[in-house]
Amino acid sequence: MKTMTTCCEPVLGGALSEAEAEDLAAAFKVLADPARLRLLSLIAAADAEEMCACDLIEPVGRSQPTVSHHLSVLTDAGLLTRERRGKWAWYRVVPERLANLRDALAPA
Amino acid sequence: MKTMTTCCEPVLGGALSEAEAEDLAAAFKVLADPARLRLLSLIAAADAEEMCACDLIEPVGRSQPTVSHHLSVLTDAGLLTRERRGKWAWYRVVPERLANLRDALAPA
DNA sequence: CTGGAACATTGATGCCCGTCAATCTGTTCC
DNA sequence: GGAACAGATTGACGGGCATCAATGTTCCAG
Repeated sequence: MKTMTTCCEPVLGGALSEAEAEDLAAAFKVLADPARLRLLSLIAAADAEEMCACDLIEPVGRSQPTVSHHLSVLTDAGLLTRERRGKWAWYRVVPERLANLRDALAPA
Repeated sequence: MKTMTTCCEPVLGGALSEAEAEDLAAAFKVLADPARLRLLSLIAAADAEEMCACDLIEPVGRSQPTVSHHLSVLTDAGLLTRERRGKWAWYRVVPERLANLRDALAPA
Protein backbone atom coordinates (compact mmCIF):
# COMPACT_ATOMS: atom_id res chain seq x y z
CA MET A 1 0.00 0.00 0.00
CA LYS A 2 1.82 3.07 -1.22
CA THR A 3 1.04 6.53 0.11
CA MET A 4 0.46 9.17 -2.50
CA THR A 5 2.28 12.41 -1.84
CA THR A 6 3.36 14.75 -4.61
CA CYS A 7 1.04 14.80 -7.55
CA CYS A 8 0.03 15.85 -10.29
CA GLU A 9 0.67 17.66 -13.55
CA PRO A 10 -2.24 19.97 -14.46
CA VAL A 11 -4.55 18.85 -17.27
CA LEU A 12 -4.32 22.19 -19.02
CA GLY A 13 -0.59 22.69 -18.61
CA GLY A 14 0.44 21.08 -21.86
CA ALA A 15 0.09 17.58 -23.27
CA LEU A 16 0.36 14.93 -20.58
CA SER A 17 2.60 11.91 -20.96
CA GLU A 18 1.10 8.50 -20.39
CA ALA A 19 2.79 8.26 -16.99
CA GLU A 20 1.58 11.69 -15.88
CA ALA A 21 -1.91 10.85 -17.10
CA GLU A 22 -1.90 7.60 -15.15
CA ASP A 23 -0.90 9.38 -11.95
CA LEU A 24 -3.58 11.98 -12.29
CA ALA A 25 -6.19 9.43 -13.30
CA ALA A 26 -5.37 7.37 -10.22
CA ALA A 27 -5.90 10.46 -8.08
CA PHE A 28 -9.31 11.18 -9.58
CA LYS A 29 -10.30 7.52 -9.36
CA VAL A 30 -10.20 7.86 -5.59
CA LEU A 31 -12.83 10.59 -5.83
CA ALA A 32 -14.89 8.67 -8.36
CA ASP A 33 -16.89 6.73 -5.80
CA PRO A 34 -20.03 7.92 -4.00
CA ALA A 35 -19.18 6.20 -0.73
CA ARG A 36 -15.80 7.90 -0.57
CA LEU A 37 -17.23 11.31 -1.43
CA ARG A 38 -19.81 10.92 1.32
CA LEU A 39 -17.12 9.97 3.81
CA LEU A 40 -15.07 13.01 2.84
CA SER A 41 -18.04 15.35 3.13
CA LEU A 42 -19.17 13.85 6.42
CA ILE A 43 -15.78 14.23 8.05
CA ALA A 44 -15.30 17.72 6.62
CA ALA A 45 -18.67 18.78 8.01
CA ALA A 46 -17.96 17.47 11.51
CA ASP A 47 -17.91 20.08 14.26
CA ALA A 48 -14.63 18.82 15.69
CA GLU A 49 -13.14 18.55 12.18
CA GLU A 50 -12.55 14.91 12.90
CA MET A 51 -14.74 11.85 13.14
CA CYS A 52 -14.61 8.39 14.63
CA ALA A 53 -15.00 5.55 12.13
CA CYS A 54 -17.75 4.16 14.32
CA ASP A 55 -19.90 7.20 13.57
CA LEU A 56 -19.42 6.91 9.81
CA ILE A 57 -20.83 3.45 9.18
CA GLU A 58 -24.48 4.22 9.69
CA PRO A 59 -24.73 7.54 7.79
CA VAL A 60 -22.88 6.18 4.77
CA GLY A 61 -25.10 3.12 4.61
CA ARG A 62 -22.51 0.44 4.01
CA SER A 63 -21.06 -2.47 5.93
CA GLN A 64 -18.26 -1.93 8.41
CA PRO A 65 -15.61 -3.67 6.25
CA THR A 66 -16.62 -1.60 3.24
CA VAL A 67 -16.38 1.66 5.16
CA SER A 68 -13.03 0.61 6.58
CA HIS A 69 -11.83 -0.19 3.07
CA HIS A 70 -12.85 3.21 1.71
CA LEU A 71 -11.29 5.03 4.63
CA SER A 72 -8.04 3.23 3.89
CA VAL A 73 -8.19 4.18 0.22
CA LEU A 74 -8.77 7.81 1.13
CA THR A 75 -5.96 7.74 3.67
CA ASP A 76 -3.53 6.10 1.26
CA ALA A 77 -4.42 8.77 -1.27
CA GLY A 78 -3.47 11.47 1.23
CA LEU A 79 -6.98 12.84 1.48
CA LEU A 80 -7.46 11.72 5.08
CA THR A 81 -5.27 11.20 8.12
CA ARG A 82 -5.91 8.42 10.57
CA GLU A 83 -5.19 8.55 14.30
CA ARG A 84 -5.85 5.62 16.57
CA ARG A 85 -6.94 6.58 20.05
CA GLY A 86 -7.62 3.55 22.17
CA LYS A 87 -9.82 1.23 20.21
CA TRP A 88 -11.18 3.98 18.03
CA ALA A 89 -9.85 5.43 14.79
CA TRP A 90 -10.26 9.16 14.18
CA TYR A 91 -10.13 10.65 10.73
CA ARG A 92 -9.45 14.16 9.47
CA VAL A 93 -9.52 15.57 5.95
CA VAL A 94 -6.33 16.99 4.45
CA PRO A 95 -7.49 20.15 2.66
CA GLU A 96 -4.07 20.71 1.07
CA ARG A 97 -4.41 17.46 -0.79
CA LEU A 98 -7.85 18.45 -2.00
CA ALA A 99 -6.45 21.80 -3.14
CA ASN A 100 -3.72 19.88 -4.89
CA LEU A 101 -6.23 18.02 -7.03
CA ARG A 102 -8.15 21.23 -7.53
CA ASP A 103 -5.06 22.83 -9.01
CA ALA A 104 -4.79 20.01 -11.52
CA LEU A 105 -7.98 21.37 -13.08
CA ALA A 106 -6.85 24.98 -13.09
CA PRO A 107 -6.61 27.01 -16.32
CA ALA A 108 -3.21 27.28 -17.96
CA MET B 1 -26.51 8.54 -23.63
CA LYS B 2 -27.48 11.45 -21.43
CA THR B 3 -25.63 14.74 -21.57
CA MET B 4 -24.40 16.04 -18.27
CA THR B 5 -25.10 19.71 -17.68
CA THR B 6 -25.60 21.17 -14.24
CA CYS B 7 -23.57 19.47 -11.56
CA CYS B 8 -22.46 19.13 -8.71
CA GLU B 9 -22.68 19.81 -5.01
CA PRO B 10 -19.27 20.66 -3.51
CA VAL B 11 -17.58 18.01 -1.40
CA LEU B 12 -16.88 20.43 1.42
CA GLY B 13 -20.25 22.15 1.42
CA GLY B 14 -21.89 19.89 3.95
CA ALA B 15 -22.71 16.19 4.03
CA LEU B 16 -23.61 14.85 0.59
CA SER B 17 -26.69 12.73 0.03
CA GLU B 18 -26.26 9.44 -1.78
CA ALA B 19 -27.74 10.93 -4.96
CA GLU B 20 -25.48 13.99 -4.85
CA ALA B 21 -22.49 11.77 -4.20
CA GLU B 22 -23.37 9.56 -7.17
CA ASP B 23 -23.62 12.56 -9.48
CA LEU B 24 -20.28 13.94 -8.40
CA ALA B 25 -18.64 10.53 -8.49
CA ALA B 26 -19.87 10.03 -12.05
CA ALA B 27 -18.31 13.36 -13.00
CA PHE B 28 -14.94 12.44 -11.54
CA LYS B 29 -15.09 8.98 -13.07
CA VAL B 30 -14.88 10.62 -16.48
CA LEU B 31 -11.57 12.15 -15.45
CA ALA B 32 -10.32 8.95 -13.88
CA ASP B 33 -8.87 7.51 -17.07
CA PRO B 34 -5.42 8.25 -18.49
CA ALA B 35 -6.55 8.13 -22.11
CA ARG B 36 -9.25 10.71 -21.47
CA LEU B 37 -6.91 13.00 -19.56
CA ARG B 38 -4.42 12.84 -22.40
CA LEU B 39 -7.12 13.68 -24.91
CA LEU B 40 -8.20 16.65 -22.84
CA SER B 41 -4.65 17.93 -22.45
CA LEU B 42 -3.84 17.41 -26.12
CA ILE B 43 -6.86 19.34 -27.32
CA ALA B 44 -6.34 22.08 -24.74
CA ALA B 45 -2.75 22.49 -25.85
CA ALA B 46 -3.61 22.77 -29.55
CA ASP B 47 -2.73 26.06 -31.20
CA ALA B 48 -6.15 26.45 -32.79
CA GLU B 49 -7.84 25.42 -29.51
CA GLU B 50 -9.45 22.61 -31.44
CA MET B 51 -8.26 19.31 -32.85
CA CYS B 52 -9.35 16.82 -35.45
CA ALA B 53 -9.99 13.31 -34.13
CA CYS B 54 -7.68 12.00 -36.82
CA ASP B 55 -4.75 13.79 -35.16
CA LEU B 56 -5.50 12.36 -31.72
CA ILE B 57 -5.25 8.66 -32.43
CA GLU B 58 -1.51 8.41 -32.84
CA PRO B 59 -0.38 10.62 -29.90
CA VAL B 60 -2.72 8.92 -27.45
CA GLY B 61 -1.57 5.47 -28.50
CA ARG B 62 -4.88 3.61 -28.69
CA SER B 63 -7.01 2.20 -31.46
CA GLN B 64 -9.38 4.38 -33.46
CA PRO B 65 -12.55 2.89 -31.90
CA THR B 66 -11.13 3.36 -28.42
CA VAL B 67 -10.27 7.00 -29.06
CA SER B 68 -13.69 7.59 -30.55
CA HIS B 69 -15.26 6.01 -27.49
CA HIS B 70 -13.35 8.24 -25.07
CA LEU B 71 -14.12 11.35 -27.10
CA SER B 72 -17.80 10.47 -26.84
CA VAL B 73 -17.58 9.98 -23.10
CA LEU B 74 -15.87 13.35 -22.69
CA THR B 75 -18.43 15.01 -24.94
CA ASP B 76 -21.38 13.45 -23.13
CA ALA B 77 -19.86 14.67 -19.88
CA GLY B 78 -19.81 18.22 -21.22
CA LEU B 79 -16.03 18.46 -21.18
CA LEU B 80 -15.71 18.58 -24.96
CA THR B 81 -17.78 19.86 -27.85
CA ARG B 82 -17.87 18.05 -31.18
CA GLU B 83 -18.28 19.71 -34.57
CA ARG B 84 -18.39 17.69 -37.76
CA ARG B 85 -16.86 19.43 -40.74
CA GLY B 86 -17.00 17.27 -43.84
CA LYS B 87 -15.68 13.87 -42.95
CA TRP B 88 -13.72 15.13 -40.00
CA ALA B 89 -14.75 15.68 -36.40
CA TRP B 90 -13.28 18.65 -34.53
CA TYR B 91 -13.16 18.79 -30.76
CA ARG B 92 -12.82 21.68 -28.33
CA VAL B 93 -12.53 21.70 -24.54
CA VAL B 94 -15.23 23.39 -22.47
CA PRO B 95 -13.28 25.23 -19.75
CA GLU B 96 -16.44 26.21 -17.88
CA ARG B 97 -17.21 22.57 -17.29
CA LEU B 98 -13.70 21.98 -16.01
CA ALA B 99 -14.09 24.97 -13.69
CA ASN B 100 -17.37 23.48 -12.56
CA LEU B 101 -15.66 20.34 -11.34
CA ARG B 102 -12.88 22.43 -9.88
CA ASP B 103 -15.44 24.27 -7.76
CA ALA B 104 -16.68 20.97 -6.39
CA LEU B 105 -13.31 20.67 -4.62
CA ALA B 106 -13.29 24.22 -3.29
CA PRO B 107 -13.09 24.95 0.45
CA ALA B 108 -16.34 25.64 2.26
C1' DC C 1 -6.80 -13.20 31.97
C1' DT C 2 -11.03 -13.40 29.82
C1' DG C 3 -14.84 -11.31 27.26
C1' DG C 4 -16.28 -7.94 24.27
C1' DA C 5 -15.89 -3.90 21.38
C1' DA C 6 -13.72 -1.39 17.36
C1' DC C 7 -11.23 -1.90 13.12
C1' DA C 8 -8.67 -4.24 9.80
C1' DT C 9 -7.96 -8.08 6.68
C1' DT C 10 -9.16 -11.97 3.71
C1' DG C 11 -11.82 -14.37 0.24
C1' DA C 12 -15.55 -14.69 -2.84
C1' DT C 13 -18.87 -12.65 -5.99
C1' DG C 14 -20.81 -9.76 -9.39
C1' DC C 15 -20.63 -5.74 -12.09
C1' DC C 16 -18.59 -2.07 -14.61
C1' DC C 17 -15.56 -0.56 -18.16
C1' DG C 18 -11.30 -0.07 -21.19
C1' DT C 19 -9.77 -2.24 -25.16
C1' DC C 20 -9.67 -4.04 -29.88
C1' DA C 21 -11.36 -6.40 -34.29
C1' DA C 22 -14.94 -6.21 -37.30
C1' DT C 23 -18.49 -3.74 -39.22
C1' DC C 24 -21.53 0.12 -40.36
C1' DT C 25 -22.46 5.05 -41.69
C1' DG C 26 -21.54 9.13 -43.89
C1' DT C 27 -18.54 12.12 -46.86
C1' DT C 28 -15.46 13.37 -50.71
C1' DC C 29 -13.72 12.94 -55.23
C1' DC C 30 -13.40 10.96 -59.81
C1' DG D 1 -22.30 5.39 -59.17
C1' DG D 2 -18.04 3.54 -57.04
C1' DA D 3 -13.83 3.72 -54.47
C1' DA D 4 -11.54 5.38 -50.54
C1' DC D 5 -11.41 7.49 -46.21
C1' DA D 6 -13.05 9.37 -41.37
C1' DG D 7 -15.53 8.29 -37.75
C1' DA D 8 -19.04 5.83 -35.00
C1' DT D 9 -21.07 1.46 -33.48
C1' DT D 10 -21.26 -3.40 -32.09
C1' DG D 11 -19.70 -7.52 -29.79
C1' DA D 12 -16.52 -9.96 -27.10
C1' DC D 13 -12.96 -10.38 -23.81
C1' DG D 14 -10.39 -9.43 -19.59
C1' DG D 15 -9.17 -6.87 -15.58
C1' DG D 16 -10.33 -3.99 -11.84
C1' DC D 17 -13.11 -2.89 -8.02
C1' DA D 18 -17.15 -2.18 -4.73
C1' DT D 19 -19.42 -5.01 -1.70
C1' DC D 20 -20.29 -8.26 2.08
C1' DA D 21 -19.61 -12.39 5.32
C1' DA D 22 -16.30 -14.40 7.98
C1' DT D 23 -12.25 -14.04 10.43
C1' DG D 24 -8.20 -11.81 12.53
C1' DT D 25 -6.14 -8.24 15.52
C1' DT D 26 -5.84 -4.88 19.03
C1' DC D 27 -7.43 -2.63 22.91
C1' DC D 28 -10.17 -1.79 27.10
C1' DA D 29 -13.02 -3.27 31.19
C1' DG D 30 -13.70 -6.13 34.96
